[in-house]
Amino acid sequence: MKVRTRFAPSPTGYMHIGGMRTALYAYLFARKSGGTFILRIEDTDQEREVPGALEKIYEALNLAGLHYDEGPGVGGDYGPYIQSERKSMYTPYAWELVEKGGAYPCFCTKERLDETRKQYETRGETFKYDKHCMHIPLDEAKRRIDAGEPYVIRQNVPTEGKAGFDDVLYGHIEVDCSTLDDTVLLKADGLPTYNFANVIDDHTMAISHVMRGTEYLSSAPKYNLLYESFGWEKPIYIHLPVVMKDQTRKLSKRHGDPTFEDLLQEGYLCEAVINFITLLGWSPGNDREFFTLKELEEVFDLKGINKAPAIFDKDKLTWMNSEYIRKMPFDDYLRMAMSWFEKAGVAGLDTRRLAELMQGRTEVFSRIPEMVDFLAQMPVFDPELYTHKKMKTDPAVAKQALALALPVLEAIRDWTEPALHDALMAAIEQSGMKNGQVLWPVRIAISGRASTPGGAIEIAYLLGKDETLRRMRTALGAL
RNA sequence: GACCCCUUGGUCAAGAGGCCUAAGACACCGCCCUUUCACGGCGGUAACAGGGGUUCGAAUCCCCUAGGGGUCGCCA
Repeated sequence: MKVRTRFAPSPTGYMHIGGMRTALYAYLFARKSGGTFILRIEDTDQEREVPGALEKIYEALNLAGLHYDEGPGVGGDYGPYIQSERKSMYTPYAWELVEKGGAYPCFCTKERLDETRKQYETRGETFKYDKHCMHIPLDEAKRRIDAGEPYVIRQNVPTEGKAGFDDVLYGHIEVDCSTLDDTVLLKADGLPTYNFANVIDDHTMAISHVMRGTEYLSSAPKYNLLYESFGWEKPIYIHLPVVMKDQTRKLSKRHGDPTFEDLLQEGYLCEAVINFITLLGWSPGNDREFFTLKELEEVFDLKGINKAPAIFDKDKLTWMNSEYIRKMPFDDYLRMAMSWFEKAGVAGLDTRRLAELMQGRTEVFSRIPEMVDFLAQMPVFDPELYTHKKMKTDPAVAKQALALALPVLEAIRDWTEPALHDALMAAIEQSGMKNGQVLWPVRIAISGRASTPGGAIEIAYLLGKDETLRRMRTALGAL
């Protein structure tokens, strides 16, 4: 069978993590099977149009490297790939279904439905459309439609019997038809609902494997009823578990959780995010954790997908991101870090050296400024920072240490790390103090931070002679 | 509420009846290395939701309970 998968987002203005993962799995499965990956835009809700939303989808997919074989912009034999541009296709199918008995026109107003829905609710019952309009003779219905009366087309679900479908992950799922509602297929505005457009498009686009979130699991039996009414071959279903924020809530932009774009902006590497998201709910079956997209295209297997929802663990993403940063070519790191150096006001220093010191310590790019801003401006700090048990220092020792180091530094002409190192070490050895007893206080005195991207010598080098001495004198004066 | 689905450490997750006195990773803790912090190395804490079956044997199969999730729109 020729594998054809699709990613069918609706343009909301951003790409959420769960959506990206669905896209990823559909893409990987297609690639692994030598099949075709298709992008289809589901924009049949004209009230929810978001300007620029389409571009966001293209951009995210493109950044992630999920290039689609068919879709908006690239074309294909099954276009158009934007549902609003397929508008005229759905109505004939809807009427075909009416002819075949799988659907019927309905004239009930929204108001009447809302009213009855409310009544059901107060009685504590689940609302189900009462098939009121199903009993209208077809020719009468057509007359009313021709007369301009607004109408929708509803699916005609059997009142008894079972409806079911097969899912690759979840197996056979079956429900009583009596629990199913006659949902709207074609809206009064002439556009199809998701339920209908999906079936029509998946069929007319020859989609072989439908991969989507488990939120569609409970409506899948109705889709199959539709396929049966049409007499069409059903696709293979693969429902994917949702991505959660914690045990009880799913990841959602509305609750402040990051979208794919947010993560990139925060300074997460695209490759790291993709790698991480793939492993969120899928396992290669062994220990391996690092994969490029290309590698995933080779090893991806539906069998590794987990049925339970997965919780998005940002700490682990951060760890993975730092691993990716560590492995990236130095020049790439330097280029990316530069804008953050600028933000921190340290672009005037030896940024190449700074980057060397920082690459192994950067977990997320957005955290760079807080790690280096002390280079631009000496922070005020608690003298207690001078105290370090293992280094055997405290403010009193620090005073001695700074007094020792200051003249040594003042005498250095050639302000390089080796020169700083040699001069300082020689002086320390002569004084009989321990390395840490001098170097720790010096580092604190010129950085004001317990943790810095380098030791005293590196920091002094980066600051330059004048600034280092200025900070040393100020610190000594304060003791 | 009804229907459907899910359930291995805090998190991701291996495990498809004996190889499980249950991998690996993140996080956490300790030690080592080190002029700080990190990196790295070594070690540690920590799980088969509960109860019944089936079986010589169950994390793995069945049932029940509990917990969690999803759906119930002219949204997708």
